[in-house]
Amino acid sequence: MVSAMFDEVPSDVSFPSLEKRIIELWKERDVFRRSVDRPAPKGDWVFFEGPPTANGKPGVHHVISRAYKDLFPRFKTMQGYRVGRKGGWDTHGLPVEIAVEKRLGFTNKQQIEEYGIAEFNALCREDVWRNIQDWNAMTERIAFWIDLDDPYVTYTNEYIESCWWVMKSLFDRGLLVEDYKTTWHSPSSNTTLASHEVSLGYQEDVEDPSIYPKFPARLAELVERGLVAADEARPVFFLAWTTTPWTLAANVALTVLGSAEYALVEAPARHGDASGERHLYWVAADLVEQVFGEGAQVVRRVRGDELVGLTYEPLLRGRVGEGASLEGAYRVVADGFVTLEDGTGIVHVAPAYGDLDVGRRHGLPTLFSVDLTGKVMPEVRLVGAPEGGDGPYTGVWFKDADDRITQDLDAAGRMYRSGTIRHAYPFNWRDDTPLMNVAKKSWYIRTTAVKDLLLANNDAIGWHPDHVRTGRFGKWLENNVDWALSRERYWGAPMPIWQNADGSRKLCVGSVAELERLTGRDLSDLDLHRPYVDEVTFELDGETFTRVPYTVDVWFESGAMPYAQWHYLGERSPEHVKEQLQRNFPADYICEAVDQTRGWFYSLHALGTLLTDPGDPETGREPGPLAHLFPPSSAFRNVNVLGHIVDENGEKMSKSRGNVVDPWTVLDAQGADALRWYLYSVSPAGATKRFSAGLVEETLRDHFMTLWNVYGFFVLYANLERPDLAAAPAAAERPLVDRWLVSRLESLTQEVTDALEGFDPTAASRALRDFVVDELSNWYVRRNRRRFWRSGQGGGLDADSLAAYATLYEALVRVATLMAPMAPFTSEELYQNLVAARDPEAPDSVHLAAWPEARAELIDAGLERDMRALVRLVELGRAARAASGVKLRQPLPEVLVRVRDAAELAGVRALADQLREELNVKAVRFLAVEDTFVDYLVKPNLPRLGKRAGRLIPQLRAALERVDGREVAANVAAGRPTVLDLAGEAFELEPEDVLLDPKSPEGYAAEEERGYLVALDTRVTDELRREGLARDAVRLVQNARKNAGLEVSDRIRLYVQADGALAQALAEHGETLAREVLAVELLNEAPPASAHREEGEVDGDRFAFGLEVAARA
RNA sequence: GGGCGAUUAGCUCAGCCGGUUAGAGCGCGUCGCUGAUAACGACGAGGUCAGUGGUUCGAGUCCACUAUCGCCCA
Repeated sequence: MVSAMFDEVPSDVSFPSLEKRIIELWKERDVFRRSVDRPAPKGDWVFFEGPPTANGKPGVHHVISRAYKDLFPRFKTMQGYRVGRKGGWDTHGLPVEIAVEKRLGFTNKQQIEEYGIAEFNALCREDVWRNIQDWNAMTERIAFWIDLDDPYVTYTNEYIESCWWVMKSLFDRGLLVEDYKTTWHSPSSNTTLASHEVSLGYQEDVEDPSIYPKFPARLAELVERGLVAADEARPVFFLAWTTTPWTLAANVALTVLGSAEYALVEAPARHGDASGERHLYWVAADLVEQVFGEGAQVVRRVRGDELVGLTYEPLLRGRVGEGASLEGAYRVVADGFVTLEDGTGIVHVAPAYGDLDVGRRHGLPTLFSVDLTGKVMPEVRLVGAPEGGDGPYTGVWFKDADDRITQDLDAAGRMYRSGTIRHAYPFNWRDDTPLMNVAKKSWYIRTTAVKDLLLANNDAIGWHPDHVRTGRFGKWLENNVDWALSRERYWGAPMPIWQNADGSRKLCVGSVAELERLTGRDLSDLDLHRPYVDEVTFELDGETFTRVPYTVDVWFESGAMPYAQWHYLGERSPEHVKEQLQRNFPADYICEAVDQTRGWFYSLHALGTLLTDPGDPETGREPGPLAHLFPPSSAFRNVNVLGHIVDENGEKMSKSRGNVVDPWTVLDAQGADALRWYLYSVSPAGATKRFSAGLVEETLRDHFMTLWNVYGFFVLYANLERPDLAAAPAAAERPLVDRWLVSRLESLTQEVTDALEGFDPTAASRALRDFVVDELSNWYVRRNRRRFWRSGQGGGLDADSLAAYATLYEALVRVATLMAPMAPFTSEELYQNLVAARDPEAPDSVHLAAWPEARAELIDAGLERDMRALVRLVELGRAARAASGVKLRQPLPEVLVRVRDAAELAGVRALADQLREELNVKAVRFLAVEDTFVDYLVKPNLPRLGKRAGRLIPQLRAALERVDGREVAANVAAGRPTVLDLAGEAFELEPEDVLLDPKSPEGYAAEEERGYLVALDTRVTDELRREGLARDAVRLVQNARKNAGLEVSDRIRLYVQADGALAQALAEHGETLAREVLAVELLNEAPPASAHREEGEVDGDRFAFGLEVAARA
């Protein structure tokens, strides 16, 4: 026996073990490296790896981004691009520090400093690799091809040095500056908290003071402006509202809403005290009742604008900031941030504690009342209290000061009312102490200076989904504020800024070499982290320069990866580094989850924009250091923004909930391809995904097993028949049904290519699935399986069979190739067996194969449309068949078919054999449109008529219900208009204006839908009945073959004994029976004892038979 | 509190420029078919298209508001 054409395909495949075999194959053949190193006719296609941190365990949410990150580089590689895939690891940052702090039991920064920054950072350096083995194993197992042998690592000196270069380039252009910044500060640990730490610590229903302090206005000013009468004797106050009495000593202004109406109100000196003295108050008119209750008397109303510039007496003294004065303090300003929802419409402003921007906008000085450890400063005391010595609140915890200040103001007659309020307020998530909103010195990147450029570059990015461009990301850019860069932390890239003792001179260092020049020291062994870098000082002009104590925002580090991954240091970089950057900027593709919008997406975008900034002569802004190399650009051209993965109940996966899905449970059971495919196809990239292992299993069975079975079917019969595929007719010469599949294959190729070009794996994978399951397996193979089984006649296969083999072979190879970027394992398995093992010229991996181009000349849209119509008719026919109660094995004389138009009629007529066989009928009769055999329901073609008929539609519908369907059908067939009477007016209907739904004719088993009709003639003649009986016999013998354990190719000797009509049927159809069951001999006698024997009944007649193997192939 | 996105069958999802009877797969029930298939086919049960209001001859689709969920920002 000659060797088989293909390796046998086991039906009980285990995908996980198949995948492990393929991983070994790739390793042996070094496929990944070769796919990157081979010549790339289309040039570079650039992918950036967004670096993960390896200190946590990888979860299924990491699998999805890596599945996407793997897909497009593979796709583009097949298309002929070179796609370098440098890996990367994010190693710095607060999550790492927190993990180490937890391990050491630390709750504040002092403990770290006491422990030693060097020792602490050493632990951080180790901690970031804690789960690196898991990451590497997962990465390999899901076939994420990325170079992990030479990744960029953000903690290396080289990487940090490149970050320095970026910062210096910004500093030199005046875009890296120091300024105050409002931060959430934890006084208990004397630290600024990161925003996500703040959100961790928000508590609902916190009870805080709610007080209404009275700021005395100056009567003379009011009189001068005509706001109160000249003879007014009652004192006038601005009534403010606050929940933080401790900030009152830092008050420098009161703010009104210029456009709102304010009222001067006469009310008691103290809320609820009707008997006492009455005072005058300014408050927003809308809030009068809310503040004073019933009975307040409005004396006059003015616009907020009219109060601007008035001054008042402060209530408490605070500390004046360094080098500042009180000039410009204690006046009324107008600002848009004021709301009239609560309070008094007059907002007390303390720039040092949350109102920094307001203070800036109005040129207000800054006062302080509480230090960074939460203690009240000694300067704080009531206005008018005795001077000298420390104030009465000195050293008091700021929250404890609230009550005392409130009481003292009350006693001083400066309080209208006081109470408490419940609201949300942030606390330190570690020790539950309250946070303070404090202005601190901080370094900023002045991104607002290039805001227009940020927006313009954003417009050029291909966002997927698209709405992120104008939505989440676009809105973020429109509201852009300067990027606060500095952090008071330890494990991060240090800011390379050195300053003299009083901070009047600052220097930004752009490289180690530069620092060596400044210090005159050899720093080649210096670890650029704290604390070592902090110890580097130098003298300049007789002054000592020391480094500022900050590290940088880790987003800056990851945003700098396009440059830092190559250790780029500007023009003085070595040539090969410059070339790397030149070839690898900007990225053609990146992919991360949606939470990166303000994270990595922004930092990449902002730095790319700043560095390629062409400059602005008008403002004197100099060009960025890369402007001479690249046009203005973001650092990336296309991005998939992924939705988050939630658990089966729609809840966020988190360690604390214990609902994190371990990817290995799925990888070990269903395999990586099924998991990847599920992630691509379950919902569009941007949608939130509910993860369900059950659905991965469904993906496996539905798509992969079906494909596997088609593949197995092909290999099984090809090995038996050994078709000479090269001798098959050209595609255009094959039978219609083959040309249909070829056409579909080419359309599919176009569809998948378009979807992937549009970064839409969901559409691509769904199109492939539908093709494989619906068209290839459940239509083409099922309809054509007999064409694969022709032997027994000796000699080679006829052209028809060869055409079928070639068509199915091409389909399998094409599907495997198209699936390769998405299901790299299964496609490789098919490719190895179907192509690589047979053809020594072919690439030895599907991932080295060329991406197929759709051959447009083989696409026959008309044929595809006709086949769709035919399938629709088959479905209707099957329904009619089931409704008729006549089983499918029983042939019926005729089916009547009515389609929608002449073109469809011609097309479907050519495919009528398929219909005849599927429905097991002897003849197909097509009804013409004008055929009077059926009556029609007439419906309006609304997309056409809607515009013309408008509000006449309801009448039109009613008229059409009454009309004679046959008559309209006759008009339509003749191309004549039909005239309707609509409330006395004639309305003319063109043939295209109506839709004809055929009604079921009497006496037929019929199904009709949207213009299609299939009606079965169910009269069974004796002759047909005998044919049906013979088919029953065939089925029983086939079952017996299976029961006897025969091979599909075994020839048998068949002994049959039957009674009645069955006997006659077997006599008539003996040849058919023998052919169908591969009987070389059919004997009407009792089987020998050695034969496999069975006995049954067919429609009441006895059927006994036996079979034995006559020949085995 | 603000922004962005989502909400269609028990589950996962389609549904175009507004148009005729809102679909698919899985699951469930009944029946059928089967020498490629771990399948396949037909039928059935299952829908207030989140809710309210509006525009329109006509709204799952467009507009406004509300609710719930997710993410981001406060």
